[in-house]
Amino acid sequence: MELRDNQPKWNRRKDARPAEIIEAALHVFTEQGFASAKLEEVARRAGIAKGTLYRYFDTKEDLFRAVVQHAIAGNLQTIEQAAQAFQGSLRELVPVLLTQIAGRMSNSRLPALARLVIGESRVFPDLARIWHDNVVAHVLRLLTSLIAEAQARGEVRPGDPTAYALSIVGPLVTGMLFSEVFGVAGPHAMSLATLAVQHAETVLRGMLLAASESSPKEEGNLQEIT
Amino acid sequence: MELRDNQPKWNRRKDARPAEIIEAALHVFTEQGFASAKLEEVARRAGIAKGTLYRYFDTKEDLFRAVVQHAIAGNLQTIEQAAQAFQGSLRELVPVLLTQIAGRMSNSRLPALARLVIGESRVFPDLARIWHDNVVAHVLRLLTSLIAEAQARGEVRPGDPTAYALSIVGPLVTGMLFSEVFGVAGPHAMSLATLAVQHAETVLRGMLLAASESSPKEEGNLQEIT
DNA sequence: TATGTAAATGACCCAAAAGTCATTTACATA
DNA sequence: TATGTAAATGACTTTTGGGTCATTTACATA
Repeated sequence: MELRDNQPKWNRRKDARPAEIIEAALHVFTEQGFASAKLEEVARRAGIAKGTLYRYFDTKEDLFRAVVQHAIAGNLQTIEQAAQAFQGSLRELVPVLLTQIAGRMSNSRLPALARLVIGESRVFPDLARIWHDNVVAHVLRLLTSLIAEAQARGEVRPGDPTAYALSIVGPLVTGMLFSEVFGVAGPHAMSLATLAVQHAETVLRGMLLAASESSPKEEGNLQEIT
Repeated sequence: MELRDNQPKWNRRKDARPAEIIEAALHVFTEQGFASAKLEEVARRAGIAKGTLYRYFDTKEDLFRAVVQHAIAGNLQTIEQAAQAFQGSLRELVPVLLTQIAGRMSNSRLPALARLVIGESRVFPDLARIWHDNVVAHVLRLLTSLIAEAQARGEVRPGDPTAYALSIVGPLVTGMLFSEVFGVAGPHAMSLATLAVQHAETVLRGMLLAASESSPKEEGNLQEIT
């Protein structure tokens, strides 16, 4: 009955494991939530036995934290890069920013992660805080200071810069959440790209002082990010 | 040792129980999430024994569904009432609408419920659907048709009415979620009322065709709702 | 090729909490 | 006041899945 080759039943892959486990756990956690996720399934997805998990993560909680922090770190540098590229007036900045956000939302697991963090934020307030400090506050601070500068230059009407920042990104955040929670099958399955373009126009017209009144000729400059 | 009066150890309250249980469960579920919530604690809060729960709800899941549906039904009639009162142009409507929403968000358990539904929407997609159909789609459909009518009257610029609707409510929804998830202690602890007033101005200026250019004299017209 | 070590396994243990049910007790009715 | 019934109880059972550990086995080293 023993038709086995002398292939090993398993391999020693000490340093490849953590990343693979985190990847598998990201899938399972985003799909089922923290409590419903079974470590048995995480292990299966990672191609290892359950016991092996515990060589790399002490508890289910530890694994969860690692998953969220890893995912945030991944998006963090993207934000940094985008921050560098920020040049020019709000007039040209906002459409590009929103379109990029829309593109990123569509093909990344960031919305799923957001839903996960929101859902677990009562049980893991520290993760909500990390998410806030590294992603939300980061972006908001950047936007807010850009707006304040533009106000100083006389480009933007008086008003609270933070509120303006929410006026800019709020609709996209909401649209992302809706499509994540209610699915694309919902009656309001509106393309985030369309929303981004139209809202950029709308909010800019509302914020800017009547000086730059150039309507955008081209409207298909969203960049897909893999 | 038996110093007891002849007070009954418990009362028969067949029809008062369900509402009390649902109320207690709403607290526990919104505070801990579905999985972490203990029926023992729900029972304690409701002033009954755990076994009694099962005379009114077959499973924990059933109780959870009842909680969400009950809460939605409560908000539903509020929405209906508001829909009736909708008169006049968008110019006067939007500030009132946003201010009312801001007020309602601040002193109701709706944000907590929203977080709960979002968090459990993977495990209970049917509840997400109910929430969507009765709350989100309802409000969005109402707003969208108002916008379309205003466009037909030549008040609002051309564009997708649904996208405009998201431009209007998105920032407040986002602000609500942020304060719910990250707490008021966050560095962006912006008053929803302030956001409502400023964003109403901004988004209206962006949407309306240059005809109604009346800047608001008074700016303190937010109504607190108890 | 022999051998030490540590990566990997999976059967097992056990705590926690959902769910059950025989018993108790309020109270409506006669 | 006696009595039937069903509301309420809480000790008990069951299930589930996180966490453990003695054992197996890959593989680096000599």
